[in-house]
Amino acid sequence: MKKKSGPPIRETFRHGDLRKALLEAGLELARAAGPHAVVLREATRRAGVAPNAAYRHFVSHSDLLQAVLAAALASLARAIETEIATLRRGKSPAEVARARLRAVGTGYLKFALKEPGLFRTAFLNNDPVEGDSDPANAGPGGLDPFQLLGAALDQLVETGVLPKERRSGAEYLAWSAVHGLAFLILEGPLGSASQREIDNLSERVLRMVENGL
Amino acid sequence: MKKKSGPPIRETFRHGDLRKALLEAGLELARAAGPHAVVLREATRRAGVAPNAAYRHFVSHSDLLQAVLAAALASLARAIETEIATLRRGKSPAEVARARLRAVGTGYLKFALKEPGLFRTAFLNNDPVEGDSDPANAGPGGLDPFQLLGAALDQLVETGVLPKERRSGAEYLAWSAVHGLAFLILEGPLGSASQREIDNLSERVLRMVENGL
DNA sequence: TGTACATCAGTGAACGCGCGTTCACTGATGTAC
DNA sequence: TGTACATCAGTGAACGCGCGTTCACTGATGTAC
Repeated sequence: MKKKSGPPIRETFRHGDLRKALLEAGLELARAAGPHAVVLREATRRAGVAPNAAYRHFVSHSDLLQAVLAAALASLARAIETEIATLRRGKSPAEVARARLRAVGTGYLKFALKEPGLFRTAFLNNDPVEGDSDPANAGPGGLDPFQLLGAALDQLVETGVLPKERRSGAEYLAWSAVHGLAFLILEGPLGSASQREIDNLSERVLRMVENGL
Repeated sequence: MKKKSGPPIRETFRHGDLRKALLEAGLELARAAGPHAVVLREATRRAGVAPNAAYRHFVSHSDLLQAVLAAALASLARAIETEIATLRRGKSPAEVARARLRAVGTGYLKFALKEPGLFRTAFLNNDPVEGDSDPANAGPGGLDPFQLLGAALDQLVETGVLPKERRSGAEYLAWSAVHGLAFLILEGPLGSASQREIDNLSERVLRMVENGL
């Protein structure tokens, strides 16, 4: 795979890992300007390759886009896992469970604010998330964002914080509130809100979820 | 403006009201397939006119799109007003105020489900909604959707249901939850949910807002 | 009431653009002997 | 260890497409006299 020869523009005739390079270029494009910016020709340009070379690795433009989307979802899952990992231990199980649900929400919101392009890309999908659990959408822990939320809710039930009969569909209540806030900030009227205002509203939305579930 | 002459393709050389025709064609396109489908050339085609004729009435494609967006927002405002208008009277002022907030949410969700293309178009905007109050965004009552929500919340404060100190920013909490649910249904994992499930979740989201505010 | 004229809404043709995709190809690579 | 060869990742050129936009124009209209 390596060559000792020197400075010709590319080390080998073959690219090495063009699929990965195209995927990463696609992710950069999505990161910078959202899903509509994921342009096949631009990805090949960034990879230093002819446009049609992409067809050795992706069936079509939309195939590339789906791969970028899955990577964006996995990236969101990673952000949530990171937030969960910062939690301190030692409290009561119920408190731990509460804190965990909160961390899922916080991680979600932080990711939306920090990576708006990827965030938008992750939710291009019209597919049901319910049972599919494509590992490409998962973070290092093996769960996708939806499953991370579900696990946090399960823990709330186990520790007696959330009555069993309210568990069903609770994902969607929590997700609605948090996603809605992310939307209002990214695309809506809260676009020009200050960080303080955003923090304040995030706090209140998370509290609303806790109280309202 | 009228001619008595018969069957030549167009009655007059001039169109009559091309601006309106283009706007309505744009709305149809948005209704059918969302904001990205609002294509200037297609709008002129539907109006039976050469592509460049549009430039007598709109500065550019994005000027047309903005006009469509404003009309979509006004349409949403109208849907909310309609929902408010169905409310019965005779209850206590506090109950009326509660019912009104609920009607804002219900109208919002109904519109999102019934007119997904227009709904998506209405929220293309990155502009702050805060103080602008463009009358083009308003319904027949003269209020845009954001103002309708604000008025409902004000009434909750006046009737003593919502403590004054929680009024500030309450728009965003309510809006987050309801918009998030609309999103999950339109673009997310709830796309394949049944009407019953949707009604059930809508009910629970609205209750979460009431309890959580 | 009739005529001359300025206006300006819509025409017809063309532009450059970047896109996704297809075609026949080439030549570095890894493998079989 | 050396040579012949099949593979297949990437090349170079080209396609058709629909888009937004610009240009010089034309002729129905409403207005001034």
